[in-house]
Amino acid sequence: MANSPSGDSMLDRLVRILDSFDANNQSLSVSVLARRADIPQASMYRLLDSMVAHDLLSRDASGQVRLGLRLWELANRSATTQDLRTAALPFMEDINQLLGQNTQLSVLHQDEVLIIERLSRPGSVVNQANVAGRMPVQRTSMGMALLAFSRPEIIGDYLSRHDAVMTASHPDFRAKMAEIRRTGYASFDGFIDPETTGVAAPILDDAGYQVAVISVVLPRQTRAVQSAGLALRTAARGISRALQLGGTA
Amino acid sequence: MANSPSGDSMLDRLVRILDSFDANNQSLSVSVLARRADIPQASMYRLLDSMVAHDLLSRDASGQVRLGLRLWELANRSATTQDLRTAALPFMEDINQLLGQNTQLSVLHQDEVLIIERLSRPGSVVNQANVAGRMPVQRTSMGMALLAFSRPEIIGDYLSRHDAVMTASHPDFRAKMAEIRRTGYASFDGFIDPETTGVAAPILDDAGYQVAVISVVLPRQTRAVQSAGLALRTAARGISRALQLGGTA
DNA sequence: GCACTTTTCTCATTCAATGAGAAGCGAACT
DNA sequence: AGTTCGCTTCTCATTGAATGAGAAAAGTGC
Repeated sequence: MANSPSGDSMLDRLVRILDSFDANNQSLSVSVLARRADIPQASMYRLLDSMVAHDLLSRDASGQVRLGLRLWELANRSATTQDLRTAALPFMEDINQLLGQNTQLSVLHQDEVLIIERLSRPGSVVNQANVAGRMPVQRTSMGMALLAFSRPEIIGDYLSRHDAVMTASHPDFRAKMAEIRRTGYASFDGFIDPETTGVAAPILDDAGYQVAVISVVLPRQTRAVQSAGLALRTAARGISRALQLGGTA
Repeated sequence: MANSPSGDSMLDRLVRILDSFDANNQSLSVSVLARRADIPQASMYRLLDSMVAHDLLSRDASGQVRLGLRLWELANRSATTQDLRTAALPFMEDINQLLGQNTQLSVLHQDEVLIIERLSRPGSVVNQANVAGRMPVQRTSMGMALLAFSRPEIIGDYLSRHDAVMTASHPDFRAKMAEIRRTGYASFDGFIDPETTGVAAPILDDAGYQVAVISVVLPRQTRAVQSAGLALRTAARGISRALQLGGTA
């Protein structure tokens, strides 16, 4: 970066700025944003002005900064996630209605679970998934299902980076993977919340590997889990077909 | 831009690259992208590499470029649209089920209708709205409802830029605006498709101005329009309440 | 092998972008 | 009114991230 000791590129800075916002920090003051993004104040104001001019960020009357609608538009207009969401939404609605619980659609992204869509349900159990939020692979049923139905190279790569944490959570990791593949879904108790059980089934491509998972979080009950697993697998097949991937779970 | 005759900033270029993708061009070759974004080939490759490194773009084995998941994540994680979607989704589902037609959630953005969400319905009438797509204000019921319930300054600003096209579509513009405000919804025949009727009702803030509209596209029938209008207004009130805006349509 | 496209690299050049610090502004307090 | 503080804008000398033409390398199809 010209005349800057930091060596940042413009792109580095831009990403850091966008990364400064999250579900708990939807709007930020300029000084907080500068601090979070590690950008000197004077530079921050300048960069902010040009980002606002492009509507990548917006600023309200009180000076608070938020993401701009144009950014949202550009990022969603041709997003791969859009095709996935469009195909999955009707099935998710079915699950949402039939099981009466929050329903998620997730993918494996940069070694974490990325929530693509979430249908909420009044009265359902507590669920900490947020759209565009991340959760750990080894501590969610979604994550374990995503991993179990991934290509061997992907599993290998993931483990090369996360073997210790995975083994700490799952000393019987290999057996667990095999069981998930056998039953066709993943189900774990008390991961995120001790009173809940997550159930997740993979949406498969025509080679039998996952492209996403559909999941619910249930009150902790043994009997409902198997029927939820079956319903999720059924929905997953429908989604797969709608995506024209020819997957068979 | 250093050593470039174009005078572009990095940000200009970045936005042009993202703007090169749309619903009909979800993936592009590098040379097509360079052409659409008006960036010299050598620069395009370099910029692409750094955008891929940040996962703002991704590249498949055949060299095709798409938007990256990280971009989607950053843009959606704290988006204002997310709150709106979350509040509106249950009501949209109700409308979707009860009226049996595609349902949209839209906002007024840069003098156009921006579709925030769309629930589809098998067997429903043709509908050209895409999520994160744009449609013209003067040729959609959504647009007319958005305008009718906007603050006077916004209406004035819009007209200062679009008076001719609005008058061409609606010689009786003022009367139309008054009628939409009186009935509480907008309904127009044959705008996008001669065989359909759009019906749109505003989601209002506590000052009585729109923050979004919820709409459906119906087969062309006079009787269904009034009941659809009422259902949409009912849904809109629920959404407004869920957003805690205290709106009363 | 040849022709064409795609991709990577070189290199002299450059200007968009930098940040410290000053100046301006507004709000809150005494 | 004066002072303090935080926010915002401006100045200015500086600079290195970024440039693109064109060459070279690599890949693809006939």
